[in-house]
Amino acid sequence: MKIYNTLTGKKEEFIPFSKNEVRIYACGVTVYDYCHIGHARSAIVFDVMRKYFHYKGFHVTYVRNFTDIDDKIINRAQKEGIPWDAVARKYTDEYYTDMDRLGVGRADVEPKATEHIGEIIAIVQKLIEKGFAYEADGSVYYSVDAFPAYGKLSKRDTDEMIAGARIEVDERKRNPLDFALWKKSKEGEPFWESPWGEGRPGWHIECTAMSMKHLGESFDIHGGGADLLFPHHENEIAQSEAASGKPFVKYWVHNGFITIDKEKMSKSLGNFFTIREVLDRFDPEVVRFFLLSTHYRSPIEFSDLLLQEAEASIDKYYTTIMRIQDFVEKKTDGKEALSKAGELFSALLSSFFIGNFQEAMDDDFNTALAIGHIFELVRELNRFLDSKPSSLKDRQLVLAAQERLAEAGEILHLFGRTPLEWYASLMKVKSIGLSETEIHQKIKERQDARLGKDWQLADTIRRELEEKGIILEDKKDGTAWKVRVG
RNA sequence: GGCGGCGUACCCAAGUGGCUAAGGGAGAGGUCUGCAAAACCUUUAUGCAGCGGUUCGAAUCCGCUCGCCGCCUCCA
Repeated sequence: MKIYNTLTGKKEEFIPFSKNEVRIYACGVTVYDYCHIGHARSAIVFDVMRKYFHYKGFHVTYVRNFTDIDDKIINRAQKEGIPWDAVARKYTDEYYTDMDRLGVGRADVEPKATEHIGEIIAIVQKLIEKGFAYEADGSVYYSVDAFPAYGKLSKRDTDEMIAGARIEVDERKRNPLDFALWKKSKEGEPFWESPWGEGRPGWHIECTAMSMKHLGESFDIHGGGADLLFPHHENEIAQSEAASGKPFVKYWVHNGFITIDKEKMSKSLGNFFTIREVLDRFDPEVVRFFLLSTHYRSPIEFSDLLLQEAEASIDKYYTTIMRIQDFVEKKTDGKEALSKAGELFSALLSSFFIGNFQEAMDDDFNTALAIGHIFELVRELNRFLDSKPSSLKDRQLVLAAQERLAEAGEILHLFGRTPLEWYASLMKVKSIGLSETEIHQKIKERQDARLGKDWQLADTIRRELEEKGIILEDKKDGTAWKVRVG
């Protein structure tokens, strides 16, 4: 497998610290508000990575944290007039609600900053002892000058950064780039006792403390959004390697942003959509598919049009699954041999999964290409079904193809439902003003008209349904319905 | 200003040295159908922002130019 490593700027062969085992830490969220679609991207990308490692036979330990104490949480609490920890609890719950809907699995360990205060204090002390940190007026700062490699991840030169001005002036810092490991608490703020008085942890130190505790001093993969690269991950390296004297992380992995009108989606610009807002209008699988249909490092432009295209793609998939179901219900002609078309398709199928899907995923988790291969197989499968296969072997072949598709879908956590479930969900999302019973009633009426060759009435009924978002498909042995997409 | 990235058809998007430049959406024509829908077939980039260069050979490497974006402050 190859993974792009931000640290080296290259795609590298993945070689874990210990064989067949991969330890991953992904930066989660600060729980002070609802998650937006950018959080969803990050969560889904790492969810797929961990699933794929698992599929490849690795023993995976996946850690994803919650930052549950921070300035933004305190501010939010003041604004809402509730305790800070109630804010953290509330938005942690909401995080799970959103992520569950998107099919993002739980991490193996989901540590919280406030549950690791003891570990954090111990590391800060160690950093002071080793001369990498200093106390000033009840706070503790990391001394960037003490760590010569500072800037190696974000490829920055400390002198240039200082010249770059936009750094807040703080008299207590020895170097403007120094950052807080421990912050003295102000009146009325939450605090924990420490050797330096009452205070709370700085932002970066929690990830050092929690990753070390749950994954060890050195581990394989550390990930997060590209905006965490600096200063967060740079600071984590400085803290962790200074404290342990060992390399911190082997592969740094960063996902790209979601943009709106080409601009990064962000809270401060106000150009963001929360996950729940999007899920009011689109099925969760559509969102997941959309986010995986571009490579994880590239930016994704977010728009309704693109979401609709994703919806159409998924619909194409489930339409094919319906065809398979229809086909399997039919009796075979009892013949053993594979048809001519079956032989061709069989050859394609045997090379599909190993040859294509895995190859795509092995290459830096190229889900976009992997999905492309899925649709190649879908087309070939449809073509085979068009050839009217009928033997026992043909039928087995179709079922084998369906299994392959399901296996690929499982890794991406897509295509896991039945067509009926898909359409039921679409009916909700699109607020179709008809029940299934009503639809069946209309189909029955139309069927009667068709038997009497009353094409006008039949077409009127079909048009009525279509206006309400239901499309009909006449087949030899009945009429199927589906929800119009796009 | 420093660092990094991007620019592939009407739209989205893979491909980063060598077969006919994946896949999805949209459009056009066709097969099928009572008509549709779905599916399939054909079709829409002799060319991958532009200009030079390296090479037997480049969308893919190098240089320059243009355009867009990100990070350098909290941020997935």
